[in-house]
Amino acid sequence: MGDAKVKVSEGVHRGATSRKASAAKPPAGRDRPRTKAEQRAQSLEQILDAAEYLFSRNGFHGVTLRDVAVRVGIHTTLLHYYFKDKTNLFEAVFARRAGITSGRRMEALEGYEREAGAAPTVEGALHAFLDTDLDLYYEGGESWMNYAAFCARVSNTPEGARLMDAYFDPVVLKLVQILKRALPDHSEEDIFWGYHFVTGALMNTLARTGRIDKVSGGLCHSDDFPAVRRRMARFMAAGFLALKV
Amino acid sequence: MGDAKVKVSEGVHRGATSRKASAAKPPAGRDRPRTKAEQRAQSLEQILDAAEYLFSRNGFHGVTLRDVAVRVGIHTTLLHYYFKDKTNLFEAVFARRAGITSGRRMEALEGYEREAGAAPTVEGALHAFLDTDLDLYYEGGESWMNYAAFCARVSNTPEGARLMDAYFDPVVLKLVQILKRALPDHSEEDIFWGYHFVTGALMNTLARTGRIDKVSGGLCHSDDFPAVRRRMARFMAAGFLALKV
DNA sequence: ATTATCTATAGATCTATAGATAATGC
DNA sequence: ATTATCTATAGATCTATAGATAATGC
Repeated sequence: MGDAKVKVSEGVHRGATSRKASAAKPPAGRDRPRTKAEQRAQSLEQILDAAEYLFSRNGFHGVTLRDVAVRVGIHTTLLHYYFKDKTNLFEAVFARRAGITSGRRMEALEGYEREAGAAPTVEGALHAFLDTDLDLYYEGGESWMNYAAFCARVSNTPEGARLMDAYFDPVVLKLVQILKRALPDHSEEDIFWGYHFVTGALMNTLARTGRIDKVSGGLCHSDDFPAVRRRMARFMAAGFLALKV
Repeated sequence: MGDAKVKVSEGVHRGATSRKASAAKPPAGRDRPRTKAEQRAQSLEQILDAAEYLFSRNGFHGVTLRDVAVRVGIHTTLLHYYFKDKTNLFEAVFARRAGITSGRRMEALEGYEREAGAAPTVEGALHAFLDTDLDLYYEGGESWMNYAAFCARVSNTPEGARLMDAYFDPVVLKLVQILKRALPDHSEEDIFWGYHFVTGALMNTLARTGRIDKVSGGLCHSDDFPAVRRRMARFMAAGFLALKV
Protein backbone atom coordinates (compact mmCIF):
# COMPACT_ATOMS: atom_id res chain seq x y z
CA MET A 1 0.00 0.00 0.00
CA GLY A 2 2.88 2.33 -0.62
CA ASP A 3 0.77 4.14 -3.19
CA ALA A 4 -1.94 5.22 -0.78
CA LYS A 5 -1.52 8.95 -0.83
CA VAL A 6 -2.53 10.59 2.37
CA LYS A 7 -4.67 13.46 1.25
CA VAL A 8 -4.15 15.73 4.22
CA SER A 9 -7.22 17.86 4.50
CA GLU A 10 -7.32 20.75 6.90
CA GLY A 11 -10.49 19.46 8.48
CA VAL A 12 -11.18 19.76 12.13
CA HIS A 13 -9.60 17.31 14.45
CA ARG A 14 -7.31 15.76 11.93
CA GLY A 15 -4.33 14.91 14.07
CA ALA A 16 -2.39 17.01 16.54
CA THR A 17 0.04 18.47 14.02
CA SER A 18 -2.37 20.07 11.65
CA ARG A 19 -4.64 21.07 14.47
CA LYS A 20 -1.90 22.88 16.29
CA ALA A 21 -0.84 24.61 13.10
CA SER A 22 -4.23 26.22 12.74
CA ALA A 23 -5.42 26.38 16.31
CA ALA A 24 -4.81 30.00 17.21
CA LYS A 25 -7.00 31.52 14.53
CA PRO A 26 -9.79 29.85 12.64
CA PRO A 27 -8.23 29.17 9.22
CA ALA A 28 -9.25 31.60 6.55
CA GLY A 29 -11.10 29.77 3.73
CA ARG A 30 -14.19 27.60 3.70
CA ASP A 31 -11.80 24.74 4.26
CA ARG A 32 -12.95 24.43 7.81
CA PRO A 33 -16.57 23.49 8.12
CA ARG A 34 -18.62 25.60 10.50
CA THR A 35 -21.70 23.68 11.44
CA LYS A 36 -21.94 20.03 12.38
CA ALA A 37 -24.09 19.41 9.35
CA GLU A 38 -21.32 20.75 7.14
CA GLN A 39 -18.74 18.74 9.00
CA ARG A 40 -20.76 15.59 8.58
CA ALA A 41 -21.40 16.24 4.91
CA GLN A 42 -17.75 16.88 4.27
CA SER A 43 -16.60 13.76 6.04
CA LEU A 44 -19.15 11.62 4.26
CA GLU A 45 -18.08 12.97 0.92
CA GLN A 46 -14.38 12.56 1.58
CA ILE A 47 -14.88 9.01 2.74
CA LEU A 48 -17.04 8.11 -0.24
CA ASP A 49 -14.58 9.67 -2.65
CA ALA A 50 -11.68 7.74 -1.18
CA ALA A 51 -13.61 4.48 -1.07
CA GLU A 52 -14.85 4.99 -4.63
CA TYR A 53 -11.32 5.49 -5.86
CA LEU A 54 -9.89 2.52 -4.02
CA PHE A 55 -12.73 0.11 -4.73
CA SER A 56 -12.64 1.05 -8.41
CA ARG A 57 -9.03 -0.07 -8.66
CA ASN A 58 -8.81 -2.95 -6.20
CA GLY A 59 -12.31 -4.28 -5.78
CA PHE A 60 -14.15 -4.97 -2.58
CA HIS A 61 -11.68 -7.42 -1.12
CA GLY A 62 -8.65 -5.54 -2.36
CA VAL A 63 -9.37 -2.56 -0.14
CA THR A 64 -9.15 -2.46 3.63
CA LEU A 65 -10.95 0.01 5.82
CA ARG A 66 -7.54 1.15 6.89
CA ASP A 67 -6.68 2.00 3.27
CA VAL A 68 -9.73 4.21 3.08
CA ALA A 69 -9.13 5.83 6.45
CA VAL A 70 -5.50 6.59 5.65
CA ARG A 71 -6.43 8.11 2.33
CA VAL A 72 -8.91 10.45 4.00
CA GLY A 73 -6.67 11.15 6.96
CA ILE A 74 -9.07 9.91 9.63
CA HIS A 75 -9.32 6.94 11.92
CA THR A 76 -10.74 3.62 10.83
CA THR A 77 -13.42 3.72 13.48
CA LEU A 78 -14.97 6.77 11.93
CA LEU A 79 -15.87 4.65 8.92
CA HIS A 80 -17.90 2.43 11.20
CA TYR A 81 -19.49 5.45 12.79
CA TYR A 82 -20.77 6.73 9.47
CA PHE A 83 -21.26 3.52 7.52
CA LYS A 84 -21.62 0.70 10.02
CA ASP A 85 -19.52 -1.83 8.13
CA LYS A 86 -17.53 -2.42 4.98
CA THR A 87 -20.38 -3.85 2.91
CA ASN A 88 -22.48 -0.86 3.76
CA LEU A 89 -19.75 1.52 2.70
CA PHE A 90 -19.38 -0.30 -0.59
CA GLU A 91 -23.06 -0.07 -1.33
CA ALA A 92 -23.13 3.56 -0.31
CA VAL A 93 -20.44 4.26 -2.90
CA PHE A 94 -22.56 2.57 -5.50
CA ALA A 95 -25.81 4.18 -4.46
CA ARG A 96 -24.50 7.74 -4.22
CA ARG A 97 -24.46 8.26 -7.97
CA ALA A 98 -26.52 5.36 -9.31
CA GLY A 99 -29.76 7.30 -9.17
CA ILE A 100 -28.33 10.23 -11.06
CA THR A 101 -26.87 8.11 -13.86
CA SER A 102 -29.90 5.98 -14.37
CA GLY A 103 -32.23 8.97 -14.06
CA ARG A 104 -30.41 10.96 -16.71
CA ARG A 105 -30.28 8.02 -19.05
CA MET A 106 -33.92 7.26 -18.61
CA GLU A 107 -34.80 10.87 -19.39
CA ALA A 108 -32.62 10.82 -22.47
CA LEU A 109 -34.23 7.64 -23.73
CA GLU A 110 -37.73 8.86 -23.10
CA GLY A 111 -36.85 12.17 -24.69
CA TYR A 112 -35.60 10.42 -27.77
CA GLU A 113 -38.66 8.21 -27.89
CA ARG A 114 -40.98 11.22 -27.95
CA GLU A 115 -38.87 13.06 -30.46
CA ALA A 116 -38.51 10.11 -32.81
CA GLY A 117 -42.21 9.36 -32.77
CA ALA A 118 -43.20 6.42 -34.91
CA ALA A 119 -39.79 5.86 -36.47
CA PRO A 120 -37.02 5.48 -33.91
CA THR A 121 -33.61 4.37 -35.16
CA VAL A 122 -31.06 2.13 -33.55
CA GLU A 123 -28.42 4.79 -33.77
CA GLY A 124 -30.68 7.37 -32.21
CA ALA A 125 -31.50 5.13 -29.29
CA LEU A 126 -27.85 4.29 -28.78
CA HIS A 127 -26.86 7.93 -28.86
CA ALA A 128 -29.35 8.62 -26.11
CA PHE A 129 -28.19 5.62 -24.13
CA LEU A 130 -24.45 6.07 -24.53
CA ASP A 131 -23.65 9.73 -25.05
CA THR A 132 -25.56 10.94 -22.02
CA ASP A 133 -23.64 8.58 -19.83
CA LEU A 134 -20.22 9.22 -21.31
CA ASP A 135 -20.76 12.96 -21.05
CA LEU A 136 -21.79 12.71 -17.44
CA TYR A 137 -18.62 10.90 -16.46
CA TYR A 138 -16.31 12.93 -18.62
CA GLU A 139 -17.69 16.28 -17.58
CA GLY A 140 -18.20 15.27 -13.97
CA GLY A 141 -14.51 15.33 -13.17
CA GLU A 142 -12.32 12.84 -11.41
CA SER A 143 -14.83 11.47 -8.98
CA TRP A 144 -17.34 10.64 -11.70
CA MET A 145 -14.62 8.99 -13.73
CA ASN A 146 -13.78 6.90 -10.70
CA TYR A 147 -17.40 6.03 -10.25
CA ALA A 148 -17.53 4.85 -13.84
CA ALA A 149 -14.55 2.58 -13.25
CA PHE A 150 -16.14 1.39 -10.04
CA CYS A 151 -19.28 0.38 -11.93
CA ALA A 152 -17.31 -1.36 -14.65
CA ARG A 153 -15.50 -3.37 -12.06
CA VAL A 154 -18.62 -4.19 -10.10
CA SER A 155 -20.54 -5.23 -13.18
CA ASN A 156 -17.90 -7.81 -13.95
CA THR A 157 -18.46 -9.80 -10.78
CA PRO A 158 -21.27 -12.24 -10.08
CA GLU A 159 -22.43 -10.47 -6.92
CA GLY A 160 -21.86 -7.07 -8.42
CA ALA A 161 -24.03 -7.85 -11.38
CA ARG A 162 -26.89 -8.34 -8.98
CA LEU A 163 -26.27 -4.92 -7.47
CA MET A 164 -26.48 -3.32 -10.88
CA ASP A 165 -29.75 -4.99 -11.71
CA ALA A 166 -31.64 -3.15 -9.05
CA TYR A 167 -30.71 0.28 -10.38
CA PHE A 168 -30.17 -0.14 -14.08
CA ASP A 169 -32.69 -2.70 -15.24
CA PRO A 170 -35.42 -0.20 -16.05
CA VAL A 171 -33.05 1.80 -18.24
CA VAL A 172 -31.89 -1.28 -20.08
CA LEU A 173 -35.42 -2.45 -20.65
CA LYS A 174 -36.37 0.94 -22.02
CA LEU A 175 -33.47 0.79 -24.44
CA VAL A 176 -34.40 -2.71 -25.54
CA GLN A 177 -37.97 -1.62 -26.02
CA ILE A 178 -36.94 1.16 -28.39
CA LEU A 179 -34.53 -1.14 -30.20
CA LYS A 180 -37.31 -3.62 -30.82
CA ARG A 181 -39.42 -0.90 -32.41
CA ALA A 182 -36.46 0.21 -34.50
CA LEU A 183 -35.74 -3.36 -35.60
CA PRO A 184 -39.13 -5.01 -35.96
CA ASP A 185 -37.78 -7.85 -38.09
CA HIS A 186 -34.95 -8.81 -35.79
CA SER A 187 -35.32 -11.70 -33.38
CA GLU A 188 -35.41 -10.85 -29.72
CA GLU A 189 -32.26 -12.87 -29.23
CA ASP A 190 -30.41 -10.74 -31.74
CA ILE A 191 -31.40 -7.62 -29.88
CA PHE A 192 -30.36 -8.96 -26.51
CA TRP A 193 -27.04 -10.21 -27.78
CA GLY A 194 -26.48 -6.87 -29.45
CA TYR A 195 -27.15 -5.20 -26.14
CA HIS A 196 -24.70 -7.62 -24.54
CA PHE A 197 -21.98 -6.44 -26.96
CA VAL A 198 -22.80 -2.80 -26.28
CA THR A 199 -22.53 -3.18 -22.52
CA GLY A 200 -19.28 -5.04 -22.79
CA ALA A 201 -17.74 -2.33 -24.92
CA LEU A 202 -19.09 0.35 -22.63
CA MET A 203 -17.78 -1.31 -19.48
CA ASN A 204 -14.41 -1.76 -21.11
CA THR A 205 -14.42 1.95 -21.75
CA LEU A 206 -15.41 2.92 -18.24
CA ALA A 207 -12.79 0.61 -16.74
CA ARG A 208 -9.93 2.62 -18.27
CA THR A 209 -7.43 -0.18 -17.96
CA GLY A 210 -4.85 1.60 -20.08
CA ARG A 211 -4.71 -1.32 -22.46
CA ILE A 212 -5.76 0.66 -25.51
CA ASP A 213 -2.98 3.14 -24.81
CA LYS A 214 -0.43 0.39 -24.84
CA VAL A 215 -1.80 -1.56 -27.79
CA SER A 216 -2.07 1.57 -29.90
CA GLY A 217 1.40 2.71 -28.99
CA GLY A 218 0.07 5.85 -27.35
CA LEU A 219 -2.21 6.85 -30.19
CA CYS A 220 -5.40 6.32 -28.18
CA HIS A 221 -6.06 6.99 -24.53
CA SER A 222 -8.27 5.18 -22.05
CA ASP A 223 -9.38 8.51 -20.64
CA ASP A 224 -10.56 9.82 -23.98
CA PHE A 225 -14.30 9.30 -23.60
CA PRO A 226 -15.07 11.86 -26.31
CA ALA A 227 -13.22 9.65 -28.78
CA VAL A 228 -15.44 6.76 -27.77
CA ARG A 229 -18.54 8.91 -27.89
CA ARG A 230 -17.75 9.94 -31.46
CA ARG A 231 -17.62 6.32 -32.60
CA MET A 232 -19.58 4.03 -30.41
CA ALA A 233 -23.24 4.60 -31.30
CA ARG A 234 -22.50 4.46 -35.02
CA PHE A 235 -20.34 1.38 -34.67
CA MET A 236 -22.89 -0.50 -32.62
CA ALA A 237 -25.86 0.58 -34.69
CA ALA A 238 -24.24 -0.87 -37.78
CA GLY A 239 -23.60 -4.05 -35.84
CA PHE A 240 -27.25 -4.41 -34.92
CA LEU A 241 -28.36 -3.90 -38.48
CA ALA A 242 -25.91 -6.52 -39.73
CA LEU A 243 -27.36 -9.21 -37.48
CA LYS A 244 -30.36 -9.58 -39.75
CA VAL A 245 -28.99 -11.24 -42.85
CA MET B 1 -17.54 -19.62 2.36
CA GLY B 2 -20.50 -21.87 2.74
CA ASP B 3 -20.47 -22.60 -0.95
CA ALA B 4 -16.96 -23.98 -1.04
CA LYS B 5 -17.63 -27.55 -1.95
CA VAL B 6 -15.04 -29.94 -0.67
CA LYS B 7 -14.27 -32.03 -3.66
CA VAL B 8 -13.17 -35.14 -1.84
CA SER B 9 -10.74 -36.90 -4.07
CA GLU B 10 -9.52 -40.34 -3.23
CA GLY B 11 -5.94 -39.25 -3.51
CA VAL B 12 -3.27 -40.54 -1.25
CA HIS B 13 -2.95 -39.10 2.17
CA ARG B 14 -6.12 -37.11 2.09
CA GLY B 15 -7.18 -37.26 5.73
CA ALA B 16 -7.50 -40.17 8.09
CA THR B 17 -11.05 -41.09 7.17
CA SER B 18 -10.60 -41.65 3.49
CA ARG B 19 -7.20 -43.19 4.01
CA LYS B 20 -8.51 -45.75 6.44
CA ALA B 21 -11.40 -46.56 4.11
CA SER B 22 -9.02 -47.52 1.35
CA ALA B 23 -5.98 -48.62 3.25
CA ALA B 24 -6.29 -52.39 3.19
CA LYS B 25 -6.31 -52.77 -0.56
CA PRO B 26 -5.09 -50.30 -3.15
CA PRO B 27 -8.32 -48.83 -4.60
CA ALA B 28 -9.33 -50.20 -7.95
CA GLY B 29 -9.36 -47.41 -10.57
CA ARG B 30 -6.72 -45.03 -11.83
CA ASP B 31 -7.98 -42.72 -9.12
CA ARG B 32 -4.90 -43.38 -7.08
CA PRO B 33 -1.73 -42.17 -8.72
CA ARG B 34 1.09 -44.68 -8.82
CA THR B 35 4.31 -42.82 -9.35
CA LYS B 36 5.39 -39.65 -7.62
CA ALA B 37 5.38 -37.86 -10.93
CA GLU B 38 1.73 -38.75 -11.37
CA GLN B 39 0.97 -37.75 -7.84
CA ARG B 40 2.64 -34.42 -8.34
CA ALA B 41 0.91 -33.82 -11.63
CA GLN B 42 -2.45 -34.64 -10.15
CA SER B 43 -2.01 -32.38 -7.17
CA LEU B 44 -0.81 -29.52 -9.31
CA GLU B 45 -3.78 -29.87 -11.60
CA GLN B 46 -6.31 -30.10 -8.81
CA ILE B 47 -4.87 -27.05 -7.12
CA LEU B 48 -4.81 -25.03 -10.32
CA ASP B 49 -8.38 -26.04 -11.15
CA ALA B 50 -9.63 -24.98 -7.74
CA ALA B 51 -7.69 -21.73 -7.78
CA GLU B 52 -8.86 -20.97 -11.31
CA TYR B 53 -12.46 -21.44 -10.32
CA LEU B 54 -12.22 -19.37 -7.16
CA PHE B 55 -10.11 -16.56 -8.61
CA SER B 56 -12.45 -16.31 -11.57
CA ARG B 57 -15.37 -15.56 -9.29
CA ASN B 58 -13.81 -13.64 -6.44
CA GLY B 59 -10.62 -12.14 -7.77
CA PHE B 60 -7.19 -12.29 -6.26
CA HIS B 61 -8.04 -10.69 -2.95
CA GLY B 62 -11.39 -12.41 -2.67
CA VAL B 63 -9.83 -15.83 -2.37
CA THR B 64 -7.77 -17.13 0.52
CA LEU B 65 -5.29 -19.95 0.31
CA ARG B 66 -7.50 -21.74 2.76
CA ASP B 67 -10.42 -21.51 0.32
CA VAL B 68 -8.33 -23.18 -2.32
CA ALA B 69 -6.98 -25.85 0.04
CA VAL B 70 -10.44 -26.70 1.33
CA ARG B 71 -11.80 -27.02 -2.18
CA VAL B 72 -9.06 -29.46 -3.12
CA GLY B 73 -9.18 -31.28 0.18
CA ILE B 74 -5.56 -30.69 1.15
CA HIS B 75 -3.71 -28.58 3.63
CA THR B 76 -2.87 -24.95 3.04
CA THR B 77 0.83 -25.58 3.40
CA LEU B 78 0.85 -27.79 0.35
CA LEU B 79 0.01 -24.76 -1.72
CA HIS B 80 3.20 -23.15 -0.53
CA TYR B 81 5.10 -26.32 -1.23
CA TYR B 82 4.04 -26.35 -4.85
CA PHE B 83 3.61 -22.66 -5.58
CA LYS B 84 5.67 -20.74 -3.05
CA ASP B 85 3.12 -17.99 -2.42
CA LYS B 86 -0.27 -16.67 -3.41
CA THR B 87 0.93 -14.37 -6.17
CA ASN B 88 2.80 -17.22 -7.72
CA LEU B 89 -0.24 -19.46 -7.65
CA PHE B 90 -2.30 -16.75 -9.30
CA GLU B 91 0.18 -16.32 -12.09
CA ALA B 92 0.48 -20.06 -12.52
CA VAL B 93 -3.28 -20.22 -13.08
CA PHE B 94 -2.95 -17.59 -15.74
CA ALA B 95 0.10 -19.08 -17.38
CA ARG B 96 -1.16 -22.65 -17.54
CA ARG B 97 -3.47 -21.98 -20.47
CA ALA B 98 -2.30 -18.62 -21.79
CA GLY B 99 0.17 -20.13 -24.18
CA ILE B 100 -2.39 -22.46 -25.68
CA THR B 101 -4.98 -19.75 -26.23
CA SER B 102 -2.63 -17.26 -27.73
CA GLY B 103 -0.91 -19.94 -29.81
CA ARG B 104 -4.13 -21.18 -31.35
CA ARG B 105 -5.30 -17.68 -32.09
CA MET B 106 -2.05 -16.72 -33.66
CA GLU B 107 -2.16 -19.78 -35.91
CA ALA B 108 -5.73 -19.01 -36.88
CA LEU B 109 -4.86 -15.44 -37.77
CA GLU B 110 -1.79 -16.42 -39.75
CA GLY B 111 -3.77 -19.14 -41.46
CA TYR B 112 -6.41 -16.65 -42.47
CA GLU B 113 -3.80 -14.23 -43.66
CA ARG B 114 -2.30 -16.79 -46.03
CA GLU B 115 -5.66 -17.97 -47.22
CA ALA B 116 -7.03 -14.47 -47.85
CA GLY B 117 -3.94 -13.40 -49.75
CA ALA B 118 -4.08 -9.84 -50.98
CA ALA B 119 -7.69 -9.17 -50.00
CA PRO B 120 -8.36 -9.91 -46.33
CA THR B 121 -11.71 -8.83 -44.92
CA VAL B 122 -12.58 -7.49 -41.52
CA GLU B 123 -15.11 -10.20 -40.94
CA GLY B 124 -12.65 -12.90 -41.93
CA ALA B 125 -10.03 -11.61 -39.54
CA LEU B 126 -12.56 -11.35 -36.74
CA HIS B 127 -13.79 -14.88 -37.34
CA ALA B 128 -10.26 -16.14 -36.98
CA PHE B 129 -9.71 -14.04 -33.89
CA LEU B 130 -12.99 -14.74 -32.13
CA ASP B 131 -14.31 -18.11 -33.20
CA THR B 132 -11.14 -20.00 -32.45
CA ASP B 133 -11.14 -18.66 -28.95
CA LEU B 134 -14.83 -19.17 -28.24
CA ASP B 135 -14.64 -22.72 -29.53
CA LEU B 136 -11.65 -23.52 -27.37
CA TYR B 137 -13.43 -22.45 -24.21
CA TYR B 138 -16.77 -23.93 -25.08
CA GLU B 139 -15.40 -27.26 -26.17
CA GLY B 140 -12.76 -27.39 -23.48
CA GLY B 141 -15.23 -28.09 -20.71
CA GLU B 142 -15.71 -26.53 -17.32
CA SER B 143 -12.11 -25.73 -16.57
CA TRP B 144 -11.62 -23.84 -19.81
CA MET B 145 -14.81 -21.93 -19.21
CA ASN B 146 -13.50 -20.98 -15.80
CA TYR B 147 -10.24 -19.92 -17.32
CA ALA B 148 -12.13 -17.67 -19.70
CA ALA B 149 -13.93 -16.04 -16.80
CA PHE B 150 -10.64 -15.74 -14.97
CA CYS B 151 -9.14 -13.86 -17.90
CA ALA B 152 -12.15 -11.59 -18.22
CA ARG B 153 -11.86 -10.69 -14.60
CA VAL B 154 -8.12 -10.21 -14.71
CA SER B 155 -8.29 -8.05 -17.80
CA ASN B 156 -10.57 -5.64 -16.02
CA THR B 157 -8.04 -4.69 -13.38
CA PRO B 158 -5.11 -2.32 -13.74
CA GLU B 159 -2.52 -4.88 -12.62
CA GLY B 160 -4.22 -7.68 -14.47
CA ALA B 161 -4.15 -5.78 -17.72
CA ARG B 162 -0.38 -5.77 -17.46
CA LEU B 163 -0.36 -9.55 -17.06
CA MET B 164 -2.37 -9.95 -20.22
CA ASP B 165 -0.06 -7.75 -22.23
CA ALA B 166 2.85 -10.12 -21.94
CA TYR B 167 0.96 -13.04 -23.45
CA PHE B 168 -1.60 -11.55 -25.76
CA ASP B 169 0.00 -8.50 -27.30
CA PRO B 170 1.46 -10.32 -30.30
CA VAL B 171 -1.95 -11.77 -31.15
CA VAL B 172 -3.64 -8.42 -30.89
CA LEU B 173 -1.01 -6.74 -33.00
CA LYS B 174 -1.41 -9.43 -35.66
CA LEU B 175 -5.15 -8.83 -35.71
CA VAL B 176 -4.67 -5.10 -35.97
CA GLN B 177 -2.20 -5.58 -38.78
CA ILE B 178 -4.71 -7.58 -40.82
CA LEU B 179 -7.48 -5.10 -40.04
CA LYS B 180 -5.35 -2.27 -41.34
CA ARG B 181 -4.90 -4.10 -44.60
CA ALA B 182 -8.61 -4.81 -44.79
CA LEU B 183 -9.45 -1.18 -44.06
CA PRO B 184 -6.77 0.85 -45.81
CA ASP B 185 -8.80 4.05 -45.71
CA HIS B 186 -9.60 3.94 -42.03
CA SER B 187 -7.60 5.96 -39.57
CA GLU B 188 -5.46 4.01 -37.14
CA GLU B 189 -7.49 5.43 -34.28
CA ASP B 190 -10.67 4.00 -35.74
CA ILE B 191 -9.11 0.58 -35.92
CA PHE B 192 -7.83 0.68 -32.38
CA TRP B 193 -11.11 1.89 -30.97
CA GLY B 194 -12.90 -0.78 -32.91
CA TYR B 195 -10.59 -3.32 -31.37
CA HIS B 196 -11.36 -1.82 -27.99
CA PHE B 197 -15.07 -2.44 -28.56
CA VAL B 198 -14.41 -6.00 -29.67
CA THR B 199 -12.38 -6.85 -26.60
CA GLY B 200 -14.95 -5.35 -24.31
CA ALA B 201 -17.72 -7.40 -25.84
CA LEU B 202 -15.58 -10.51 -25.77
CA MET B 203 -14.60 -10.07 -22.13
CA ASN B 204 -18.21 -9.49 -21.21
CA THR B 205 -18.98 -12.80 -22.87
CA LEU B 206 -16.21 -14.70 -21.13
CA ALA B 207 -17.18 -13.28 -17.75
CA ARG B 208 -20.60 -14.98 -17.85
CA THR B 209 -22.12 -12.70 -15.28
CA GLY B 210 -25.62 -13.99 -15.88
CA ARG B 211 -26.84 -10.52 -16.66
CA ILE B 212 -27.99 -11.31 -20.18
CA ASP B 213 -30.07 -14.17 -18.79
CA LYS B 214 -31.84 -11.82 -16.47
CA VAL B 215 -32.27 -8.92 -18.85
CA SER B 216 -33.63 -11.18 -21.57
CA GLY B 217 -36.00 -12.91 -19.20
CA GLY B 218 -34.29 -16.25 -19.74
CA LEU B 219 -34.24 -16.06 -23.53
CA CYS B 220 -30.45 -15.86 -23.74
CA HIS B 221 -27.84 -17.56 -21.60
CA SER B 222 -24.42 -16.40 -20.49
CA ASP B 223 -23.04 -19.86 -21.14
CA ASP B 224 -24.20 -19.92 -24.74
CA PHE B 225 -20.93 -19.16 -26.48
CA PRO B 226 -22.18 -20.64 -29.76
CA ALA B 227 -24.87 -17.97 -29.82
CA VAL B 228 -22.19 -15.32 -29.46
CA ARG B 229 -20.00 -17.00 -32.04
CA ARG B 230 -22.83 -16.95 -34.57
CA ARG B 231 -23.23 -13.17 -34.21
CA MET B 232 -20.13 -11.49 -33.02
CA ALA B 233 -17.78 -11.36 -36.00
CA ARG B 234 -20.54 -10.16 -38.30
CA PHE B 235 -21.74 -7.58 -35.79
CA MET B 236 -18.30 -6.18 -35.16
CA ALA B 237 -17.25 -6.22 -38.80
CA ALA B 238 -20.22 -4.05 -39.70
CA GLY B 239 -19.24 -1.73 -36.88
CA PHE B 240 -15.74 -1.30 -38.22
CA LEU B 241 -16.99 -0.54 -41.70
CA ALA B 242 -19.41 2.06 -40.38
CA LEU B 243 -16.65 4.04 -38.71
CA LYS B 244 -15.54 5.44 -42.04
CA VAL B 245 -18.29 7.82 -43.07
C1' DA C 1 17.01 -41.24 -0.27
C1' DT C 2 13.81 -38.31 -1.97
C1' DT C 3 9.38 -36.41 -2.39
C1' DA C 4 4.56 -35.43 -0.80
C1' DT C 5 1.88 -34.16 2.84
C1' DC C 6 0.68 -32.72 7.49
C1' DT C 7 1.28 -30.38 12.41
C1' DA C 8 2.36 -26.50 14.94
C1' DT C 9 2.96 -21.92 15.17
C1' DA C 10 4.64 -16.96 14.43
C1' DG C 11 3.55 -12.56 13.01
C1' DA C 12 0.80 -9.49 10.59
C1' DT C 13 -3.43 -7.57 9.53
C1' DC C 14 -8.29 -6.88 9.40
C1' DT C 15 -13.07 -5.93 11.01
C1' DA C 16 -15.65 -4.38 14.60
C1' DT C 17 -17.05 -2.67 19.27
C1' DA C 18 -16.83 -0.15 23.77
C1' DG C 19 -15.83 3.72 25.79
C1' DA C 20 -13.22 8.28 26.22
C1' DT C 21 -12.53 13.06 24.55
C1' DA C 22 -13.22 17.16 22.07
C1' DA C 23 -15.77 19.76 19.35
C1' DT C 24 -20.58 22.29 18.19
C1' DG C 25 -25.63 23.36 19.55
C1' DC C 26 -28.98 25.69 22.33
C1' DA D 1 -26.70 18.01 25.17
C1' DT D 2 -25.49 16.12 21.12
C1' DT D 3 -22.44 14.92 17.60
C1' DA D 4 -17.76 13.96 15.62
C1' DT D 5 -13.60 11.87 16.35
C1' DC D 6 -10.10 9.17 18.65
C1' DT D 7 -7.94 5.37 21.94
C1' DA D 8 -7.75 0.79 23.26
C1' DT D 9 -8.62 -3.68 22.38
C1' DA D 10 -10.93 -8.30 21.25
C1' DG D 11 -11.37 -11.89 18.15
C1' DA D 12 -10.92 -13.76 13.76
C1' DT D 13 -8.33 -14.78 9.89
C1' DC D 14 -4.60 -14.86 6.73
C1' DT D 15 0.08 -15.75 4.81
C1' DA D 16 4.11 -18.04 5.47
C1' DT D 17 7.80 -20.96 7.61
C1' DA D 18 10.03 -24.75 10.27
C1' DG D 19 10.02 -29.15 11.15
C1' DA D 20 7.76 -33.88 11.56
C1' DT D 21 5.77 -37.95 9.21
C1' DA D 22 4.46 -40.98 5.66
C1' DA D 23 4.66 -42.32 1.31
C1' DT D 24 7.53 -43.79 -3.17
C1' DG D 25 12.27 -44.63 -5.50
C1' DC D 26 16.35 -47.29 -6.13
